[in-house]
Amino acid sequence: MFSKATEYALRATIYIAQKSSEEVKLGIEEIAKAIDSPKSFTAKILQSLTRENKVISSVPGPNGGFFITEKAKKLPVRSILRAMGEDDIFEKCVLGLNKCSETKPCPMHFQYKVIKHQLINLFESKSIQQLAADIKSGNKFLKIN
Amino acid sequence: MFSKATEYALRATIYIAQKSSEEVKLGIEEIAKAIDSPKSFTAKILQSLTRENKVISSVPGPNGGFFITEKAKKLPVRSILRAMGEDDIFEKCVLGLNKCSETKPCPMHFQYKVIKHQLINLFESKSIQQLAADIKSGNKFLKIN
DNA sequence: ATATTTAAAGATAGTTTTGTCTTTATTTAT
DNA sequence: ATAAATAAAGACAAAACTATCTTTAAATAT
Repeated sequence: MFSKATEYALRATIYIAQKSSEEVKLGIEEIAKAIDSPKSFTAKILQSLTRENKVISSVPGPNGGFFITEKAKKLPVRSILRAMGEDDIFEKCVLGLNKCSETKPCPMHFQYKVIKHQLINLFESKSIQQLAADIKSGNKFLKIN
Repeated sequence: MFSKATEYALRATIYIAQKSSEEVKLGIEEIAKAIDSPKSFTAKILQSLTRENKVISSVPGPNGGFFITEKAKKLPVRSILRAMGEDDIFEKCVLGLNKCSETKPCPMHFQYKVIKHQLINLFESKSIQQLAADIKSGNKFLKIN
């Protein structure tokens, strides 16, 4: 469904939301290990998430690292997809028509539309914080051995 | 959602189902124009669909081309995805965990599962023939200018 | 101030996906 | 039989995606 980069972005952000705070920041080494992702590649992705979109934050230097603000924790999971430029998955025609529309639909349009809206609703209604809480509770996982 | 190759496979197969028969075969030129896809790339894809899976059929030579049997028209759209090796989309964890399961789930697992089953059901219940009939009826499209 | 720690940035490389072009094989029509 | 038409196969290339490594910049602790 999503690219590797977006999968890592989702897992990393949820992990950061679960473990970090303004006081406790996480290094890229720890994050990559915790979510089982390639370290340098994940670093690149997290850097992009700290840019304009500001889903996560970072500071260099001793005791520095990545963290997420209380405000950002309340953002919907979809905001991660937006920051990764992969939000358009929910807009695209399932048969790849670039002008598929209500008046000129592909043969899957109306049936797929229903499911598409459920997907949008799922990623829009779940917050980063909620998923982080699921991990904290101990019965949901970001990495499985 | 799907790769370009699979999008072309879906559109091409539906077009072939709508226009061809054992008597009337379609050339790759016509098909690529009708679904607005790169000709040679589409040819490769159609060749793969004529292999073991036999979603579509072909014969070379004068008045040759691609066609689909009455039997194959009744296959679910999902069989095209299977033939393209992209059926696993419906199995994969949305966060990319390779061992995500009911007992060790990712934080999106149970909510995503519901939607995943609807997707499977959609592609399993719709037949190639049905989508071809939609195009024939004139209010659904495989290409929009 | 300086050294240390950490993320940021940049260069590079491998792999996959997408796409094109040329040659070959096969079928049919004559 | 031969020629023509068509798909099949193969070689190649461009772009995107995934990944690694090195250097630089920034922040902090001392």
